[in-house]
Amino acid sequence: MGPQSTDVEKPRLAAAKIGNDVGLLLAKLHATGSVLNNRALSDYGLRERSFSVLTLACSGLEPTQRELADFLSLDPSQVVSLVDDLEHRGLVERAQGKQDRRAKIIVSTAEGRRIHAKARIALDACEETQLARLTEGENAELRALLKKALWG
Amino acid sequence: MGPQSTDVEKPRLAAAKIGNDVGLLLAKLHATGSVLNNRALSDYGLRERSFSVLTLACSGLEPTQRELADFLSLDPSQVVSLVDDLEHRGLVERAQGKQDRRAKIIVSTAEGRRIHAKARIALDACEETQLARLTEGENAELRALLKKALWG
DNA sequence: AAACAATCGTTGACTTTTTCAATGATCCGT
DNA sequence: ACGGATCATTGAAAAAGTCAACGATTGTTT
Repeated sequence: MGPQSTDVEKPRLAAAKIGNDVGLLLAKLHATGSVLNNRALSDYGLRERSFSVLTLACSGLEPTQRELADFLSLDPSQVVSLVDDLEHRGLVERAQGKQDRRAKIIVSTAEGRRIHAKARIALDACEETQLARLTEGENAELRALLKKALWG
Repeated sequence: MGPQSTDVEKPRLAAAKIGNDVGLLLAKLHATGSVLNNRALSDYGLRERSFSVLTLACSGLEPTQRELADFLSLDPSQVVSLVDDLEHRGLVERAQGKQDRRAKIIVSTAEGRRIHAKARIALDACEETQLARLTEGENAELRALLKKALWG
């Protein structure tokens, strides 16, 4: 994710027309957030992605690996690695699919839920830091717009 | 960038609490946009990043490579590669820094500006596609919020 | 019901990207 | 003028992403 510089002041180049590019804005905000998130999650042996997998495993939605891959925009083989890691550490388990026996459902263990709860708190603090320049309302508005852009 | 699936319907997993994570929302929207952008830019031999560099070279701001690295959240060595490529194709040139002779200023050539103008049009079409679910006002609001979150 | 194509998770190879330390040239503060 | 810092660059190492193939299973077609 490039150099870990959590920008603190508006750079000169932000004046360029490219400063309006949605792609660039998304990349930049995502990059700065990732640095914060991964730093905070490292206390729990997690990274952004393994945390996402763990969260969904804890959600009660009983996601299959395929669903995780689609939802997280990952290659199925990457999900294998992430789940392998979490499983070896006893945070999640692979369960056989109910209607489809090819699929594996990822469910959390009690320990997984314990870790997740703690990590979630740390993560929320990161988001607050990342969006510190926005008001409460703007924060909610941003999330709503992102969700609408993705899913309508 | 994972699999190139431009999500078309709301996935089941979006219901999870993680569907509110700013980090995940940014990653997903950025991922889907990147697929579109890179596909469109390939017609001009560009990718998202080389396009960003080219855009800033065309901006008149006379950015140094260090500024490009900071602004684009890249390692300086990655900027070297990007500029090398653009320079070999005659789209930009390295000029000696004015106050600082260590620095190299990246400026566009006439050909670079020609290519950039075309690519920009294609890119704008991509953004429109990417944010098709938003109204004109929401689109502007999203950009404003992203910029505010980054630079206040 | 038998054959067929498609999908799921997994593996392994391959490419690309990222990260990092080292270097020469240049700048800045003392 | 000296010493420490910064710039662009190189090259090596680590991480992430891409992709094709496979066995097992599913759904579909005949």
